[in-house]
Amino acid sequence: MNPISNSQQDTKTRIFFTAAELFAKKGYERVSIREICEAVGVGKPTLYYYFKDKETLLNELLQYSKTLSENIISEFVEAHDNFFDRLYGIIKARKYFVERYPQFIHFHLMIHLLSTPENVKQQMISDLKSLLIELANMLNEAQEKGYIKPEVDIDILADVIFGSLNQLTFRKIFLNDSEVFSDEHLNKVFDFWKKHFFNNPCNGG
Amino acid sequence: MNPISNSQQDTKTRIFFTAAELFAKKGYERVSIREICEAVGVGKPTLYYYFKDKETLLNELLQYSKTLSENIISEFVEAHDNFFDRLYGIIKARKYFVERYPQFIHFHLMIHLLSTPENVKQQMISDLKSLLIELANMLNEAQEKGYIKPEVDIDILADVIFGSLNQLTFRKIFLNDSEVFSDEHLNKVFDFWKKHFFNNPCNGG
Amino acid sequence: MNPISNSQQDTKTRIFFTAAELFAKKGYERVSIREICEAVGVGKPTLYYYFKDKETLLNELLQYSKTLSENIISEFVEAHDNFFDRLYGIIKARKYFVERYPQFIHFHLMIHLLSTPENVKQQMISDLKSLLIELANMLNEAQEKGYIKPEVDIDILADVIFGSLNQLTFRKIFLNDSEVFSDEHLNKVFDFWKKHFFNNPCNGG
Amino acid sequence: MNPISNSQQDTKTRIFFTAAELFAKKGYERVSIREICEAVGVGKPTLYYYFKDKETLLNELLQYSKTLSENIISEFVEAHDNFFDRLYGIIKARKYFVERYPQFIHFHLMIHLLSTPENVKQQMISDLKSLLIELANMLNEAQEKGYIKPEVDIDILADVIFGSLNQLTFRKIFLNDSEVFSDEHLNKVFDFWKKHFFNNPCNGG
DNA sequence: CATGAATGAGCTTTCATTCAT
DNA sequence: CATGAATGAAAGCTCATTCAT
Repeated sequence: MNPISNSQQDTKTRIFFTAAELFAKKGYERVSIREICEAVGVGKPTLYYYFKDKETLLNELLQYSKTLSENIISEFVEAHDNFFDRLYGIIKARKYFVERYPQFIHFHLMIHLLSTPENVKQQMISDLKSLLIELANMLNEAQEKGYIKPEVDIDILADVIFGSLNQLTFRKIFLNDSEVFSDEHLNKVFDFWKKHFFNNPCNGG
Repeated sequence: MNPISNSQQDTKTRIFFTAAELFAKKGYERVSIREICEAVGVGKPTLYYYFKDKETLLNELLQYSKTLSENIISEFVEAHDNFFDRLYGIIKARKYFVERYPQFIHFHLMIHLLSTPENVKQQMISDLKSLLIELANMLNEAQEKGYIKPEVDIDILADVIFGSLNQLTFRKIFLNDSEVFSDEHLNKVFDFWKKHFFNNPCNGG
Repeated sequence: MNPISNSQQDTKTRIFFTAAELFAKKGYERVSIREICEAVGVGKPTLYYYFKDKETLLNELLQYSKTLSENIISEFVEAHDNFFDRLYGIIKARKYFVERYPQFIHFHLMIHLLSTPENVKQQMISDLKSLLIELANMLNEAQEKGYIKPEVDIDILADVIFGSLNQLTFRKIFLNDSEVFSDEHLNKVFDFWKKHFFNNPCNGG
Repeated sequence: MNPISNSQQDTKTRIFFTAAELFAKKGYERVSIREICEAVGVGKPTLYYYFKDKETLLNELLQYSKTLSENIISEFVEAHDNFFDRLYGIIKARKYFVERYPQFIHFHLMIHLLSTPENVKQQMISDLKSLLIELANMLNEAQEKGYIKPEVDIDILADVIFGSLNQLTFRKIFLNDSEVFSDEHLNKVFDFWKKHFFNNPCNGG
């Protein structure tokens, strides 16, 4: 906080973010410690002073990305009571995350693709599953309140919603379709969801 | 097949599939040439006799996977005339591919994550886009024939359908949700699509 | 000893003895400064405050071991007048040293094996030689007094006596023959010496 | 053997002996792989082609030195039947070894001093012990045949003989006393042994 | 077609050491 | 007297690749 004395914090943080960027750009394996250090402007032992080894650096990065996404979700989704607001919050949260931290989308995928330590991989899987479950819970509540017809299979609906969001993300990140996260397009998607999946019980219908 | 040229073909094929397996299991970067050669039981120069370098090996693997998926789609989708049969064919094709060649799902993603040569990456992107476009074309035709209400945005529908399919794939491959590609569950998904996105114009709709 | 200056003295002494132990256990080269510091519980600069560098630490250790062994010899040998008492004192001194400071046996050998600064090595050599010479002097005196037959070559006798003592030491330290320094066995050795190398002029024999 | 095709053998052998020399001169730890390679004139991977790692190189060196010393002993000692010839053979064998392979004396000591893998260390210890036992057996036989008085403790005698030999070795190798292995001096030592420890039963004495 | 031998460049990691505080 | 942070140099080792045969 003190702009004078935070030079120590600075170094760790700078390593942290530089590594994140490089990993996202080139893949974990293809980024060497030397490369990170040169980009940060420190010697290799300095990096090892802060991080036990390369894997620890990766793990801390992942932990950080998880915290980030949790914070964003709590801000955009959990702050709302109304079902549609929460649903729209999910879209907004994703937009925010994708535009702000595109590197971390890479991480989440890399974890599964690269030979990551099994425990880290399992952690990621359970995190992802609990996200899906949270969405399903939200939809279940909505179904009880009449937003969703009783005969609809909530698990499949959750997959469809999550899947279409991921599809947008994929197009943005990997296919470079820049406009898929424009407010205009997201509103269209949200309208599509509302029209095809939901009623508005307040409107009697 | 030709029993005479077998032994030579054999070696290349064995290298080919062994590498595919190792790449899928450990990631491209983490598999060394030595490792492949030891698994196959040949010397390193032998591998270099068949493949110019490691990247060429990867490229040939990708080319192979593309051909595979094209063949599967033509078999499962293009063989049908009726819209719903074709749509269900897409599901069946994906099921077939996921269950038969799970390694290649990894490849397709790796291409985007690892520092692949730009031309290869662009090739993959254009392949993917043309797949999406084909789906959109199919849906457009269906809309003209009355399967889809005129006011529906076809691009978004395509994303939702593709996205939910990818979501199943992701759950199967990375989250180990083994039953998502059971016939029963796929039928549920297909019913969900039919109920929420389509009419049957023949039935007076 | 001075209770006031204790804490400062303490740290240096603790570094000193911890290093001695680690060097003896793992060899000079295989012990890192970090290792010593962690074992002592101080930061690296603290060690460098007390010792200019790693080699200085080693040198001080050696100086200390030399002083130790000199003190022990003066206590066990030079305190006696009678030849046999002095000879037996040599055995007792060795026993005391081996059992009390086994690490320092390692040091003395390491000096010769590892690339020690030449001056240190020379110092060690001259120390050792003067030890041998002292023994020879003692034997010479004994010969004059009739303890040893006139025709015996004193240098060779000194080697044999010193050598058999070193052999015991070697077996104890490196071969883990624990009983070679038992009083019983040492007495047998002393008897062997007396019977094979010496007369007792007082007994007229 | 074929001077043309032994270039491959050559490289391994050259690494082998260069490493031996460097280890003896500077100690195992202080010699780097790069150093060995530069001295041999090959790249590092070449060394690793022949030796799995640095420790394997050390182990093979030790195995080699053991074979050497066994061959020498069998040549100088076991070739003789007569006790005194065998005993003198021990001296000659030591002389031969010390003068021909002084490096390997260092090795034998280093094994105990440096943090060598425990199994290697144990191997050395058992090798040494069996050497001592062989000497004791020889002396026991000699005692039965009347070369040694019945009341003499053979184990102690073995220690004294071995110890005086080691003392000579030590003086030669570490104290640079060049003349201790001259034939003249060795004969004096042998005479000392004969006079103080043995009878000649043939002479009735 | 396949092999043993070799290479240059690079890897992750640790060393002994020193700065400013 | 002690600390956290940083450094240049070097360690052991492995990589993808290529000779000659």
